[in-house]
Amino acid sequence: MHSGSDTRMTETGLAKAYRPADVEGAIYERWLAADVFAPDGAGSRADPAAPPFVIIQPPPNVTGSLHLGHAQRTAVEDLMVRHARMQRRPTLFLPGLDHASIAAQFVLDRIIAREGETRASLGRERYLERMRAFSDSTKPVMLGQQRRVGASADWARLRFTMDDRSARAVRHAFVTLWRAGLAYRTEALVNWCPGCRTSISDLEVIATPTTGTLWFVRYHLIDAATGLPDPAAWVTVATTRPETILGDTGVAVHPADDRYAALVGRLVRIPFVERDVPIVADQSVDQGFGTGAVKVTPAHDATDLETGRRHGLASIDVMTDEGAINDRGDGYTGLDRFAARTRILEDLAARGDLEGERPHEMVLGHCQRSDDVIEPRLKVQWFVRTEPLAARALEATRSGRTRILPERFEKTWEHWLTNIRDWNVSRQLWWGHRIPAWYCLDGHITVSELETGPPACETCGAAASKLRQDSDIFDTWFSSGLWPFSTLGWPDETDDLARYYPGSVMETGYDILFFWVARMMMLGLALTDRVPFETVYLSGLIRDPYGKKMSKTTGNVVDPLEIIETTGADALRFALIHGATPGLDQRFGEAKVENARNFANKLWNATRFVLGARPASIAPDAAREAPDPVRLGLAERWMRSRAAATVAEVHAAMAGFQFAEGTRTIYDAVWTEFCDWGLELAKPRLGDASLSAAVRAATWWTLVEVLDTYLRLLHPVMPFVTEELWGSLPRAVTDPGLLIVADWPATGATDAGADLAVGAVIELVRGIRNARAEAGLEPGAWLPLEVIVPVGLRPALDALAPALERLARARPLTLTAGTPAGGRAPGSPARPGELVVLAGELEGRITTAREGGADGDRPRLERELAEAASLLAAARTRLANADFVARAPAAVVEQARAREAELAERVDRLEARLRP
RNA sequence: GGGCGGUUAGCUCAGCUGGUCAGAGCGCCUCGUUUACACCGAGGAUGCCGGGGGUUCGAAUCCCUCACCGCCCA
Repeated sequence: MHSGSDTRMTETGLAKAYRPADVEGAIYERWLAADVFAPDGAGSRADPAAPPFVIIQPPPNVTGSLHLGHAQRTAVEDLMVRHARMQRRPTLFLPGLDHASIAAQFVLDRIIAREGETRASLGRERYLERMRAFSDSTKPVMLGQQRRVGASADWARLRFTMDDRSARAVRHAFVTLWRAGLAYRTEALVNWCPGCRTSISDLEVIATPTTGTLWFVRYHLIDAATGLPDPAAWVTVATTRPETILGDTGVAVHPADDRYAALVGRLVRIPFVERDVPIVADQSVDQGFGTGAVKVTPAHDATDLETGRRHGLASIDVMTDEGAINDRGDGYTGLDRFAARTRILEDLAARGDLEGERPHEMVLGHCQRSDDVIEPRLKVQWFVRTEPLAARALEATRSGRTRILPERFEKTWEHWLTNIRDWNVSRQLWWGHRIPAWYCLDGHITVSELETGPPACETCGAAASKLRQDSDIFDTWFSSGLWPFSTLGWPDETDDLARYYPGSVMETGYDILFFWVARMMMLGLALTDRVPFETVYLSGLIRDPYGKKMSKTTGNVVDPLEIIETTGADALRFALIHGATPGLDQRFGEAKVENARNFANKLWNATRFVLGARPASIAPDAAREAPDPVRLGLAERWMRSRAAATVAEVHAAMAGFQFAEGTRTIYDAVWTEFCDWGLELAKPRLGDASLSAAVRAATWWTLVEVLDTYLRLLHPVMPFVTEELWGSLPRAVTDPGLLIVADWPATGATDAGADLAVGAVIELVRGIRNARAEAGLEPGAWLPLEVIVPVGLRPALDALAPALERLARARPLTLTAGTPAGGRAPGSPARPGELVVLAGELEGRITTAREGGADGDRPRLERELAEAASLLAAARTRLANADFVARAPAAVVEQARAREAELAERVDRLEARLRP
């Protein structure tokens, strides 16, 4: 790989093979030095009158290094950004990092655990110090990774969700919501994760279908006379969580349930805690569940809380934050919830009150982060009222002010936002924005925007010194929800906010549509009264070659840097973009990157050839010239025509967010058209001394122009190699010094005449190569070729003869008029040893040296005849259908007729040729 | 239980608003060192486009239905 021949510079100044590692770093430095990333940078060529293009980058978590998914996001975002920049729109790509409170604490907890420390042993201040040090150590790593991928972000505007300006935005947002009645503090059941020791939002609870156990427990009825439990009379309740018995404050039955009608109003005694609680009748009870009588634990179950409230039952929390039984659980205090469950079951059995058990299918909530079983617990916490916010978010997408791509996600969006519940934003964590709410001794709430807190209680005027700030922090997604505008200076009316808000595109994974996109939309509308972005573009996830999700525990995570170092950032970007279908996951493997690397190398070598083929009449440092139109040959016209068509297709693809499709279009144009045919057609002209210097110059300038166009088109996908190569091409005086700020190609006209003529020659060459290969002729041998040409194509064939000669290895080459008047008629009998090739309107005759060569050619021609005949039959059947002719569009029928004629002629000629 | 997606060549996948759409990459077979590239070039093979119905002059493409795989929400 690092052999001498690879690194040897040729006269063109380019090495024989592209070595990304040699150029990527330097190119990135040049971009930085030129100050072209920022919309208002010194090197920007943005047109101030053009509409700005803005992507606020989804901030990756500071928890560690970036993975392939991040690389893909960055690649797609950067693609859009570079495209817009080349269109001279003021383009802002604002980078950032997220503090990710729960994820970060999860990671840090494990790190300090190895040192024998815990959150508690360090304490809040020292723990936060550790966290700041930790994030300070990961930040540069992550930013470095983004640069290596080639992100053309405005680093001067880099933001962190925990920086001072974000903190201020968070406080202002919360005060605003509070004043508007959109934030409130209340006691409610929250999802409690004993492992993380915090509440989490509904979204962070993973519902897992589980086979649990339903236990049947006897609660003895209280004898009204004695006030004591009756050993012989009981109600049997069914439960999947026996440990919550300790918190039971009632038993509920359905009002229409005859079995229990007589018992309603009676008391039962809860075992162990020896509490007497009433039997109540409640509509919510499912008579078919268990025995039809259910225990009511308002502090640990959502349904029970409602039931309890309706009947005035007490709520007794029997658990600690760590998930153990607290001091309300007589005799079980200190036991972990699962240990307590076992003990309670044993004890129930011992006292004869465990009636039975059976397997039970149920859905259990697990913590997304720690996988612990979630415990519903009654807590006083802050909530955001989502209903009015969701309504506005829905209106925004319904009216099209923001559109979601792919469109089908709007359905999921609708469903979630219409069934949304209030958002619990309190987290009992340390790393994050502390809730700016203060409480006086009387329990009055004062919410303040001031960093130092309110001067006094808003309600009773209690002095600041008597106020206590809420110890909780906000859910990370609360600060993330402000990201589209907090990054631009909000709540201040900054120039950036005025100019770059709302953003153009929010690119992110479909997996955080609710977590993040919905929150940004809700908060954006509530706080800025505008949608935060025009388009939501949802990417799929990157999976391993076997379709598995990449994760550290599975060990199938790929470090983007590894790929960049071995095959280059461009190859990585190309592979990621080329393989991405919006909203669909993609499997990612080495083969894809290799193909992309090969493509970069192809581009490199094509450029190397072009540079090396510069005619002597053009000085090495000559300024760029447009090819002289009057000296263009068909090959040149064809290349320009194909480039124009490619530009149009890529424009369309970009407009429709079809980045993979656009990338494939360029790939084919460069490799299959420009390299395989364009350069080959140009070679004989460049080296033909009989042509004038002006003609050869026109050919060369054409190559430069077309290559230039393709480099521009490809730049958003493969920024490094295109920048490097573009810099080696002669530059027009109007061009900037760097491709990154050069103009995006404009559409041009295609050239039907050139397309037809060159297309015909290509088809003929292919046919000849095929025939030669099938006949087993030596590939390198020069053989005489006669081409029978219809009058219309004659000038084109005359012009392309040198190329045809070279590509078909034909010598001598003679052109014969395709009419009986001159030369041989098409389809006339072959001479001995002749191979006949039919290609559209052209017919080639290859003279082979061997005896009986014509017979050897028979099987191929017979196969071709059979094929053509069958296609012809199909075409005729179609045209014979009166309905088709009557109802299909005229153009389609016309096309079908032309095809029929073409096939008929081909069949005639093949038959004539085969006739003995 | 509700919703969404996938099912196209051996593998990974394109195919956007129905009419040369049956494609690409990798892999495979046969050749090849013609002055850009072996990270290459030339040629080749392989597909009841998941099954079944329907709409239409015409369906891989639209509708219904079934099957299997996956995701999301309850």
